[in-house]
Amino acid sequence: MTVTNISTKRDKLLNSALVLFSENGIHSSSTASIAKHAGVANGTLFHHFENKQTLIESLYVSIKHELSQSVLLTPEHQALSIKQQAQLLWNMSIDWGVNNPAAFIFCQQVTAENILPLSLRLAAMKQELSILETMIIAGQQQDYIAKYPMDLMLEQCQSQIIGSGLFFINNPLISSDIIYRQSAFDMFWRAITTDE
Amino acid sequence: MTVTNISTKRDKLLNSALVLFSENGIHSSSTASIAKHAGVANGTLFHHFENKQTLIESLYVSIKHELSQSVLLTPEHQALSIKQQAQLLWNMSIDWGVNNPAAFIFCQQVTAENILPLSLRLAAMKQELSILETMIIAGQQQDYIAKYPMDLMLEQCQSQIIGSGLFFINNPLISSDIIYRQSAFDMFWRAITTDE
DNA sequence: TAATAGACCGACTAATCAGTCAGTTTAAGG
DNA sequence: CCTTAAACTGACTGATTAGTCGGTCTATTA
Repeated sequence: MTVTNISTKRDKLLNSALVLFSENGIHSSSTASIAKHAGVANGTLFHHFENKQTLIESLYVSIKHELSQSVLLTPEHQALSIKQQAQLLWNMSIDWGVNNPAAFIFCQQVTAENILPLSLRLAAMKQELSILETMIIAGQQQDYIAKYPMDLMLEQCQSQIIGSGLFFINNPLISSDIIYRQSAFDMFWRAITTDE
Repeated sequence: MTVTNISTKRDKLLNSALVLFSENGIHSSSTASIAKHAGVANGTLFHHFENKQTLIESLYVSIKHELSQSVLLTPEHQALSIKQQAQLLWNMSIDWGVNNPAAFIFCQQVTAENILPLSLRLAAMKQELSILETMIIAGQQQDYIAKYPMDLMLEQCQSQIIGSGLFFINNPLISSDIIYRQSAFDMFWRAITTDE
């Protein structure tokens, strides 16, 4: 799905790994089954990736990279209010989850199964949350956003996004329902704002 | 840790499974390593549990049972306000997570890795959320609690509890900090209540 | 065209796993 | 003390796994 790369066998392997991982779990998906699903010989997998662990890490990095390009505020958004920015970010995040359910689920698995070096996960998380953090700080300065401990707020924001993302993924018929969409954001927004 | 059972080899196996699962992941923990950790012969595991899957399911059921006995409102709590009831439930949930981090993490893994028959997970979830649901309905009738779609609200509540639980588990020094504790509940409460 | 390097192949292996089973120990009732 | 059933043991097995390797194919460059 990346734009710059033509579909090489390496890409096919990454894609097949994502499909099988998200469907059957990471440990239950053998390298052989991934290669077969990609229509590629067994050894080719280990030509492109040193081992299974490296494959998993590469997949994780590429997903987080893709995510960071889909969920971001451009300079022209600076003019918007904090709330509008927040809603924009929220919708982009949910949309990404709905459009990339396998990637979303894979990231969940990686976290729960504790397969990646903590440093890798933390780095990805930090980058992901940095937009949110600057937004929260800005909102706090304007007395828009409540002044709870920052680390707790970031954690809460993230779990709300993940929770809503999984909800819409598991209820695809609802995923474009405006009432549900707006309700989810409202709950998120109320959680972190003051009564103003 | 159960009160009623004396520590049989079966209990030791369940306990060892929980420890190893939460530390190394479910699929990465071999039945042999579980038996060894429990100080028991390999075959004994399969005397008490038909297979690994059954062991996982038994562990899950016993944890959910224990949880349901730790997090519940007694009749004497009926006199309290909705908010007080909510705070009580919230604190009991977080406390349980902080006191049973391995169990908390195991439940996360089970969900992410999709190892249990959906029916089992749904039944446990339904039971867990039923207290919450009646509380929300009661609060909505008193115009305390916002009238978002119920399924979405339950999902949000759950992910907030899980998020906070994991946060306090991962930051044990903070887990008894009153400011953090109160902030976490406030965010949860603000998310689902009206401006009154 | 010849040479070269990297992509690719798939049969193979060593290790690990869940699960078996024939036999031993333990505990309780007669 | 004898009988019996259940708890327990640990060496074993067949299946599966990640990873290897000798060799083939292909595309580019000289």
